[in-house]
Amino acid sequence: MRQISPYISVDCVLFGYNGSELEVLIVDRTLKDDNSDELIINDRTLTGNHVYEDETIEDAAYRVLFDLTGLDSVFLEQFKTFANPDRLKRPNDQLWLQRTNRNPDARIVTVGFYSLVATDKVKLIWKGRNVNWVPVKEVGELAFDHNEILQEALKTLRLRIKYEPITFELLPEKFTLTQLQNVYEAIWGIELDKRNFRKKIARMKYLITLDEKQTGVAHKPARLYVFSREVYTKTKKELFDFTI
Amino acid sequence: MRQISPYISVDCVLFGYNGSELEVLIVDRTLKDDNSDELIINDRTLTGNHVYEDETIEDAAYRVLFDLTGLDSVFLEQFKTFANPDRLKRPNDQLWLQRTNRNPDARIVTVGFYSLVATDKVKLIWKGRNVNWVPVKEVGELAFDHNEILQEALKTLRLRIKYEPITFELLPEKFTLTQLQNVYEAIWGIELDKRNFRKKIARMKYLITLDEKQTGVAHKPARLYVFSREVYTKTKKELFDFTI
DNA sequence: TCAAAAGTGTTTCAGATACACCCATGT
DNA sequence: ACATGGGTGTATCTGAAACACTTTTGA
Repeated sequence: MRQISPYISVDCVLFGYNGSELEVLIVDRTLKDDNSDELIINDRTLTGNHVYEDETIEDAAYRVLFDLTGLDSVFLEQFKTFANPDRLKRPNDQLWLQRTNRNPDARIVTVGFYSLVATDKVKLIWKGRNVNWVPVKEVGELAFDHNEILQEALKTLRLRIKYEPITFELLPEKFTLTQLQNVYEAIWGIELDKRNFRKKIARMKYLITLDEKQTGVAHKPARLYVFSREVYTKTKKELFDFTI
Repeated sequence: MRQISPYISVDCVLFGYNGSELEVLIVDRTLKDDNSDELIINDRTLTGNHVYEDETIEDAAYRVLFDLTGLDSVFLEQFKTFANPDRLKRPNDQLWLQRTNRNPDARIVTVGFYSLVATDKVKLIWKGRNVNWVPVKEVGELAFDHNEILQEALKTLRLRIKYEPITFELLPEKFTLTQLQNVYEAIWGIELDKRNFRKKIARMKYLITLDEKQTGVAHKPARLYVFSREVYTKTKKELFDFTI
């Protein structure tokens, strides 16, 4: 029996893209009163879990994602660690810890990871809990310190896509340039000029044009593209270009 | 008596700048054999410490730095967490943990912070251990996983100075443009063109030109500048400019 | 034939790059 | 007087921004 670390957890901010908005995976947290069957907790959290004593935190995060999505090669990156001694001290959180057989007084350090998947790749099941994609803009109050974790993940994502071609992770394997542009727009919450966007994209050698086109759309079908990690790895500059 | 968390530590990568090279603070780790007085451990580490149970990790990192430097308002930023189950399992590290009354089998998660100070501001004392500034290029093998921690800190620093005016933290309050340029060069390990550097700097409103000049130098004395955090905060763009 | 998104080129402006000489000071 | 680093301007190129029309498909 693998030993669980009572002090270390990971939380995964799983971002998805549904074709128009940036979404995040949110799970419902409900608890019924033993006698009355009344809901005494009914709120929402990100996904996370404790880490096994002999497991790296990266593996733990992959495990959470695999349990959740069945996917085993998603993009995953650590972004920040949350360890405030009060982070689990709100009444509902204390109650939840008690009822799930954990020590509510323990100080749990959680390492935040964020992940990117195409929303439609994911079938949602997680430990019998109700799991939903929620547009980032519509996420209300979350349990624990999960609103803070989400905001930090978003901040990291917004910065990271400036340097690294990871936006593809939010799209199907074959995608159109408009879809790609929409991903940037959804993450940054701004609009980009189509022609300028395409000029910039044209410089990225790792975006491979396919001989295929969209089908079944009621307008001129768009060309499809794929991301070539191989070309990217070969051509990427040493870390980034140095200009102050 | 404050309770120490046996599972959470912070490690601080304290960067300094000596006028020509980027340096990092390194402490000697020595252990004598009880009988023979022979050194059985004689290697080097970064600075770090355990966290108190009621203390935030940021406060713990500030505490480490304060103990080390007497400075209480240094730049400090969390950059990554290291939690590999094997990270403290090398023989010297196991021995060290035993001799310093810690459980060598415990899994210790360490949160990495990096800090920036002007080297000459710091008087070096730390728990009776020998502390030295070492040029980053000349740091040899370190104990624990500290080489990895240092490399990650450096990577973060190299990226961060592209977005945020934190290079000033490595200089005296009043500095010359050449010193500032040298800081960028030292961190990135490249050379920059003097005239182009100054043109770029001229656009940064938060760099205030003083009416003072260098004294005691055997050449045309340079003008002195200060960084104005106030102007920076007022004029900085929302997070960063959005271009893909 | 209409609605919808795809796809495309030019002009203007800002910033990046490359490059060489005179100036003020201490010794 | 000389050695040392300070300080400055211009020309060229590359990328960013602004902007409108034709094309292809399904309904």
